[in-house]
This record gives sequence, C-alpha cells and structure tokens, in this order.
Amino acid sequence: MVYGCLMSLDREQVLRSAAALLTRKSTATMDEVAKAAGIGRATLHRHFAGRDALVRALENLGIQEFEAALDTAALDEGAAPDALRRLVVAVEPSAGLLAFLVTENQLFEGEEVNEGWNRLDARVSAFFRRGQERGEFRIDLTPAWLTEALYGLISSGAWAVQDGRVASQDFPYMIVELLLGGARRSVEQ
Amino acid sequence: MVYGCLMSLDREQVLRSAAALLTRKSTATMDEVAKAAGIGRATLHRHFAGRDALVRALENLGIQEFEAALDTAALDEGAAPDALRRLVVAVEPSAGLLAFLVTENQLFEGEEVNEGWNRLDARVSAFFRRGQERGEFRIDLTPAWLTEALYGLISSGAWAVQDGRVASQDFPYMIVELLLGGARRSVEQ
DNA sequence: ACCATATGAGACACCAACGTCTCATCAGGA
DNA sequence: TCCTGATGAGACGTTGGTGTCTCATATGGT
Repeated sequence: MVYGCLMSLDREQVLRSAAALLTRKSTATMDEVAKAAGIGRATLHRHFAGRDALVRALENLGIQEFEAALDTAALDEGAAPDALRRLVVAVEPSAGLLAFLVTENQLFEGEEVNEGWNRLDARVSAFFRRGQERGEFRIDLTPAWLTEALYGLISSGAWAVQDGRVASQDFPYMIVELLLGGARRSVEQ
Repeated sequence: MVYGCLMSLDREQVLRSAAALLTRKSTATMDEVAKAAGIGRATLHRHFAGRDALVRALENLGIQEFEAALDTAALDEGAAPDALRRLVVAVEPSAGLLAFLVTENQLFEGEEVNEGWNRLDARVSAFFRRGQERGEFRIDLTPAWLTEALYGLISSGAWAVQDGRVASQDFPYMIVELLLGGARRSVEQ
C-alpha cells in the first residue's frame, strides 16, 4: 500500500467521481456514490467513515483546487482585470464542485465552517481591494460583495452549463465580461 | 370559514413563516416549521399534505411574488437600466425566498419543474433582449446568461445580507450596479 | 349554555438511508 | 502453493423524519 502524495490513488479517484455525481445530484445516496465510483458501499465506508467525512473530504478538495487556481492565476501580477480572467479560467474545471460546496455550506447554518474558506475569501477579497487601490476597480462596491458576486456567478455559470443553458466554452468569457464590464453597453464601444 | 383571496389568512401566515425559516435553514424539519409558525405539527399537516406540498406551495408563492415584482417594475417602460433597477428593488423582499427556491430546484434534478419558472424566465429574458435591441445592453452576453446571472446575484445578495456580509440597505444598489456596470472602473467616471 | 369545528399534544407505524458486520472471493507476494 | 490483505455483496440493527391517528381541549357562533 503506497501513498502517492497525500492520499491513495484509489481514494483520489473515488473522491473525483463522488464530486462529479454530487455536483449533479447533491442528495445522492452513499450507495449511489459507491456505484458511481464502481466500488462497493463497504469499500466506500472504508475510505470515508461516513457521509460527513465524505463531504468534508470534498470540501478539502474544493478548497485545495480553488487555492491552486489562485496560485496559478498569480493575482498579484499585472493588471487586475487580466488577473481576474486568469483566475476564472483556472477555476473553471472546479466550478461544478465549488457550486456544490457553496450550496452545501449554506445548510451548515450555525456550525463552524472550514477555516479554509476564510483563507480563500481573504485572498480574493484582498485581490479586489488591490484592484480598487490601483484605480482599476470601482470603489463603491465593497471587496466583500465583489467576492460574493464572483462566487455567485461561478455557481450560476456552472449550473447553467450543466443544464445546457449556456455553452461550456463560453463559461469564462461570460463570467469575466459580466463581472468586469456589466451588462450595460458602454458608450465608447 | 372565510377565504380572503385565494387562501385562508392562516395558511398565508404559515407559509410566510415557513418561507422565513426555510430560507435560513433549508433542511428544517416539519416539526421545526410548525413550531416556527406557532402551530402544532398536526395542524401544519392539515394545511399542507406533506413536505412536498409545502415546498410546492412555497414555490407558487415565490413565483407569484416574482411575477408581481415584474409587473410592478413595468419592464416595458422607459430605459432598460432604470427598469432593471425597479425590478431589483421590487424583488428585494422576496430575495430570500427566491434564493431558497433556486437551490431547492437544483436538487430536483430530472423531475419536471413548475412551468411558472419558464414563464418568468421568458419575461426576464425578453427584457434583456429588448435592452439589447435598444442598444442599451451589450449583445455579446446572451439574454439567457444575463437572466441566470441576475438570479445568481439576487441569491448571492440574499445570502450575503443574511450572513451580515453586506448591509441590507445596499442590496439593490450592489446588485444593480454590478449587473449593469461591472466591477471595472470606467474611464469617463 | 350548547354545539360544531379547529387545534395541540402525543402515540404509532413506516420508511429510507445510514453505519456495522460477516463471509465468500479474488489478487498478489513470499 | 500458501498466505495475507483488500474487495463486493448482502444481512442486520439503528435512527431521524414522516404521515396518520386519537383524544382532550379550546374557540367561536347561535
């Protein structure tokens, strides 16, 4: 039994298919998750103590992927609008998982949330603040709201692509263009 | 036993408190819903055959309120950006309920959705198309995506207000400004 | 005061999903 | 070949929520 990086290859793949399934059907049964992964329910329980543990693992995976996207995007470099575009492109493969986790987190209600989210919020929020200080982003919209809006648009985009209401290839363009320029047709265009 | 308009006053109030509770905790028990409404679980079941029926009723309420907001906003009149502002202002009181229904609909997965949503989608989508034809909205973002984005931002706004991340009074401003103008600071401003 | 109706509290069975367990099977290494 | 460990299938008990029922009480109209 060899561990590659931080988790076994099996576990990683199970997690992937669970993410794919739960993104589509967030109420999927442990049995369905197991079937989707091509393993038995008992084996699934050997990997993850229970449904909670599975969701926690997915949460960590999502946080990890989003953090990697933040690193890839190099938000500190260059013009803020360009950096935002890089971020959305980098985060696209994880959009479905993140959309699932966002709705999942909403029903956590009072319980303590994974501090990873705070870290991510802080980074994104700081990015928007930097853009404001550089005069590239407007200052009448708070960084907190811009962060929320980014999450919301990523989720909306993921659902819309899932349901075939927008083309998958347009995903980054739609989000970035709306978030940056809005719907109003600018006069100089 | 007197019926006011379409439903008894009792039923209406029960529905209101259920909406308020489920907006905060979407997994609330029938028992919790009943307690929140100040009635017994048996009485709740007398009003709504079951949980499904309750959610359906909430769905109809949300559709009805959103439709009313569309009427109030008079989307056909005047400049499209102004009409959008009127819509968001009118829809604000229902934002929490709509956010709940949006996430609830996502886990309906394959089942047939209430045709009311299609009607609403059509109206909103037609509004954005009209704005494009008038040259007020950009045409590289499809009406379908703008509609999705509007829903997403309304939901994000509702959650953000709920969790105290943005001030309730800023709700319409934040949404409309972002949706219309985007985050980028325009040169002429 | 009387009666009809609505209500709250609680008891009850039911069900789906969960978590645990056993056991037969299979694959790989010694 | 034998042995070890992982796996899938399935049985089993448990649990939380649901839906139904009963009954005592309260409310409101006549």
